[in-house]
Amino acid sequence: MRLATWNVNSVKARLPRLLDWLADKQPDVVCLQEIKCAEAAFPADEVGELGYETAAHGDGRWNGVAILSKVGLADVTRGFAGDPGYAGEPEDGNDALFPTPPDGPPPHETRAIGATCDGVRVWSVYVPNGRVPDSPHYRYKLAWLEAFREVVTTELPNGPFAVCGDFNVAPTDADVFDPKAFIGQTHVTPAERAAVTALLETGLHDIIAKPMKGDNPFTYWDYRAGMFHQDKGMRIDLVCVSDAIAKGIGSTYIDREARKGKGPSDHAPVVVEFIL
DNA sequence: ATGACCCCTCTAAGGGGA
Repeated sequence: MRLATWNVNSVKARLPRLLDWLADKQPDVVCLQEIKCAEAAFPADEVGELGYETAAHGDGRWNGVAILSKVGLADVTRGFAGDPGYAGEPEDGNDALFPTPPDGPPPHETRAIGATCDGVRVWSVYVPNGRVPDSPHYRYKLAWLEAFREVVTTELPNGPFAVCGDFNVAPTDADVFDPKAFIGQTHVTPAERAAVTALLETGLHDIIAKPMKGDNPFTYWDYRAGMFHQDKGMRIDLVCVSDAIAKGIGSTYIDREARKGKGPSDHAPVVVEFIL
């Protein structure tokens, strides 16, 4: 199976590039993040012409995830039980960790979708950004990661399993261009890294794909200030797989070519191949 | 050259990304 993950930063804005990339790279299963459209607005017909079935989970404006597959798409799960949701900030008049709106439970953002593709259970996730350490958004990020761990522990015994996506965490200092540049910021704090480690310790392997140029396995480069051509990036898009898949991993790459040129996403696709 | 933010929409004196 050729499995890919890509934060496209709007599937509508990226559609021409996405279609060209799918036709060129021919992945079997693709996890997308930040589709930024409602499920009904996803260009399923366009990717369908290339042989892909689509399962999408989106709310229209922010976030949004999808799975595309050429090898079957069964048992689709949108969201997950235990998702803490995010409902507001202290400035809104409530300083509780996850303030509950007066008219109901916190809304669940569209950040996770699961499906079974040719016997492999696959999740596409877009972990909350966190914005600023110790903010409500940051606490939501940590709670979200902890809650998602339950999905993994529940489903991992059932067979080959992969969780792919934008984790918004750089697991180690080797995953950022300059650790000093990130002091005091999210994505690198001990608590965020511990949350990802805890997720992996359920029995997953973080597959670090091969960079196409240089030694840095970065998957994201800020649009601003020429960060990409200076290779000032981060590795925050992860492919985490169960033992059975890890044993069968073959070629892997981070497609930095897809970050070049006119109108790219700020993230590059990550591609791994494996046999079971 | 990969070349110096870009996505969304309540089209901004905006929100969010990481």
